[in-house]
Amino acid sequence: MADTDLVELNDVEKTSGKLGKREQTKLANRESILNAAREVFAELGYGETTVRDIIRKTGLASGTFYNYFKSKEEVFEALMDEGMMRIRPRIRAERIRSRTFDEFIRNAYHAYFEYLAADMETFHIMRRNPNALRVRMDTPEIVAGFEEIREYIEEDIRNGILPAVDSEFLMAAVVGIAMEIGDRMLARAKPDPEQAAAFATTLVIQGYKALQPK
Amino acid sequence: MADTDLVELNDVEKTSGKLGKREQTKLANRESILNAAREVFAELGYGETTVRDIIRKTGLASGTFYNYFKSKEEVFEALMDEGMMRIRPRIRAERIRSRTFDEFIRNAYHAYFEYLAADMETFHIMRRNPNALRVRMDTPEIVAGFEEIREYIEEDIRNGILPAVDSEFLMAAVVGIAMEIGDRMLARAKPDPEQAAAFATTLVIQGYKALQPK
Amino acid sequence: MADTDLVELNDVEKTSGKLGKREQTKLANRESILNAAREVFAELGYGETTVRDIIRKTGLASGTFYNYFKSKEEVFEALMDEGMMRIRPRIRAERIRSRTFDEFIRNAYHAYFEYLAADMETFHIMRRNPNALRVRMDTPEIVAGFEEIREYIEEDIRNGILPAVDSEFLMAAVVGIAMEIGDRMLARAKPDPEQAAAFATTLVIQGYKALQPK
Amino acid sequence: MADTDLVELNDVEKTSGKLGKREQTKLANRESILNAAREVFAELGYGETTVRDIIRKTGLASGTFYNYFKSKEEVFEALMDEGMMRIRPRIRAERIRSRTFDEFIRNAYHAYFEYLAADMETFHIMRRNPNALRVRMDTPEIVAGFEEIREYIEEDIRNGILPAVDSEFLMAAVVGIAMEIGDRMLARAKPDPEQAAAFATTLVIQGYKALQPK
DNA sequence: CATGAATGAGCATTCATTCAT
DNA sequence: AATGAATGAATGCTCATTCAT
Repeated sequence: MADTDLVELNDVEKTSGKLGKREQTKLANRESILNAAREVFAELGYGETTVRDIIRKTGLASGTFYNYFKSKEEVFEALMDEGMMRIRPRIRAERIRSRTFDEFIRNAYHAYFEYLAADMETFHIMRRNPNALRVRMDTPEIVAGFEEIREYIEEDIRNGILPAVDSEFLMAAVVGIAMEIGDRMLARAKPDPEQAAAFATTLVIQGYKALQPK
Repeated sequence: MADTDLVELNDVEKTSGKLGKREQTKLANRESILNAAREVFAELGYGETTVRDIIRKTGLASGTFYNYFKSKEEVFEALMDEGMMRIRPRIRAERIRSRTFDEFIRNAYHAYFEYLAADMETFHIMRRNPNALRVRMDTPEIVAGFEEIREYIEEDIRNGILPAVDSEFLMAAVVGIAMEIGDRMLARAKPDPEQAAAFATTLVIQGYKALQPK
Repeated sequence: MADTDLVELNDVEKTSGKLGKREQTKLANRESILNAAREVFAELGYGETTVRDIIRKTGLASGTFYNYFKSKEEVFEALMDEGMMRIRPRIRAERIRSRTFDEFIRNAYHAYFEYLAADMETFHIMRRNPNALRVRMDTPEIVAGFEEIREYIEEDIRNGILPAVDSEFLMAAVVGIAMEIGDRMLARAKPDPEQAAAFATTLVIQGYKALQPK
Repeated sequence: MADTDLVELNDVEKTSGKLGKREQTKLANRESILNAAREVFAELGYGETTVRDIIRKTGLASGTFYNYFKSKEEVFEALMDEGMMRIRPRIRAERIRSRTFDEFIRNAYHAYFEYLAADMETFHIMRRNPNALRVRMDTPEIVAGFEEIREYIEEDIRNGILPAVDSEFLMAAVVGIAMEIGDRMLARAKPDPEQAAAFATTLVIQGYKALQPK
């Protein structure tokens, strides 16, 4: 069992800003389910994973699962959103503090590959499951994450910083490079986010400059 | 005399190159299962697909499936191999007739995106299913296809045509770009392989030139 | 206060020796499956019986079967063991209170045929199913039951009470007589254990005395 | 494959008493199926055996089976009858040439155990399959075989050679001893029919003499 | 709220049997 | 008569989900 460090916390202080026993347990259980799900999805892929696999790993009762999520699909989406919600703000921050597109690409790739190395599992799932139903994978959060990058590109095009290239394709290339290189990086004995970021950055920065306007 | 019974007639036909009715049906059924599988996998993803979904689509009896494939996995692999076996010779051919790396990249992307547009389904599956278990997806044929590209890169590095870059990462980038841009292209109302190939080619060709030797 | 919820009530009951409703149902279901299995095995034989036959007879849902037994084989063995576990202690008791081998044979046959008449079904199965795979039938409990008889024989040989006959064959004869006569007895309108026991006893007691030492 | 020495015999001579090619093949196939069935039943038991198992072993096509037998049950019965048809005449012969009941028992056990050692498989099946459905096992031939022994007993009772014992129980004992001792004999490294027969004979002969008239 | 047994729909697979060749 | 692919009913079993406790 993965996480049995749930429940059994301490006494109540409903007046303070702290959480009561009940609330704490609830959060702990929810987190426990998400952690178990992350591991199982990463191991088996979305389609092959069963709710049973997940609850078995939590040590909770089967019925308890349904107090937190309606279905396997719902946990999966929660997981995807969670991952994206962690990386998006970083990329957005990089966007803000970068003065050129080149700088943004460089900083964003750095942020991404470093995050990837630190939180491998979630991103493995994202990579390997784009599958099943892309539709489902297209969690609002995820679509938004991709679209955000595209918007940055279009913004820079409008500002004359980038040539008027096909922004969707450029975003696709940026993302595709991130994904495949990310996979290979994670497969290596000693993942080196720095190297991966440098590689991807160079490729994109040098590449886009020669692109023909649409 | 006429004691040459039907089975022997079939033998005769076999030597003459023609197929008996039985053999024809068998081939047709096999093809039918593969086609159904292609569609269902594309629609539901590998993990969500059931053998029943596949046979339901063929109209054959459930037992018949097992005369042709031992399991869902086996059909899937047959499909993957088939797809890869169609694209690989084209890419190899491009490699042979190309005199520079740049030319090879350009020609290979052309071949790939054109093929993609013509045989969308199989490649959709390849894109969306790398998932489940990457391991399973790693059909010998597929691994070989990727490795072949990597070998071309290393060959050119040895010949001084390319700087001594990380060949695995470059291959990953080439493949990642192909995949993501391919996906976006297929999602468009009027897929334009020519445009996709031009875009990807420019990106890679301009990009790799600036890469630092390892 | 009344926060002692129902589950804890069950715990309380457990310590008091009583069973909660849940536990009662579980026991009842298990018994129900065993009873159904006993009947079906008796009617169809092991090989011909399907798990579905068994659950159909219980009225439970198909999945419920698997909450109690992993397979048909497992119920079968539970049944065999149960039967043997009922008869063995009786035979052992007879052994203890008998002062001669003759007395033991007489008492044991009495106990056996009486038990047989009272619990026909299980022993019918034992008779008719030894078949299928004798191996499987060779539940530890059953092998032990037979071996126990053989050991009594060898003990008496060592003590000079019996001639040094082939103990395995004598055990086989004792068992074979019990089985076949038992079958015939059960097939009669009014099974008469007393008569069967007298018949078998006479045969064995008179017979073994003339056996040649090995 | 067990028996592929079928077919491909020689030319026709329908005029002679010999069998034509067709007839020979037919007999060979029938025999081949029976042999395969004997082996499979002996290995798996009746219930667990499938028609597929049998035909797989013959090397014939699945459809061919049905030219010879309507079902698994039919082959099984053919096999049982065959076995009984081989042993019955021997026992009947012994009956005829024996002048006393004792002599008959002795000779019959000899014949039986010797036959058993020589044709182990069929009798193993008979022993282990009494199971499935005793009804089905009660092939006319088999019932008749048992009844024949019983009739001999009753005849001797009528002639005052035997006390007026329960003839069914005595037959059951005779048969039970034969079966269980037969099993144990076959399980030994070097089956010794002579020893088994001597053992069984002594037991029965000495035993029945003390039986009380009904 | 947590629990975990009950449920029955659904799945993969095997089987006996048929029938076109 | 032999063949072996097609058939679909039947089997063992798993799963998501519910609900009494």
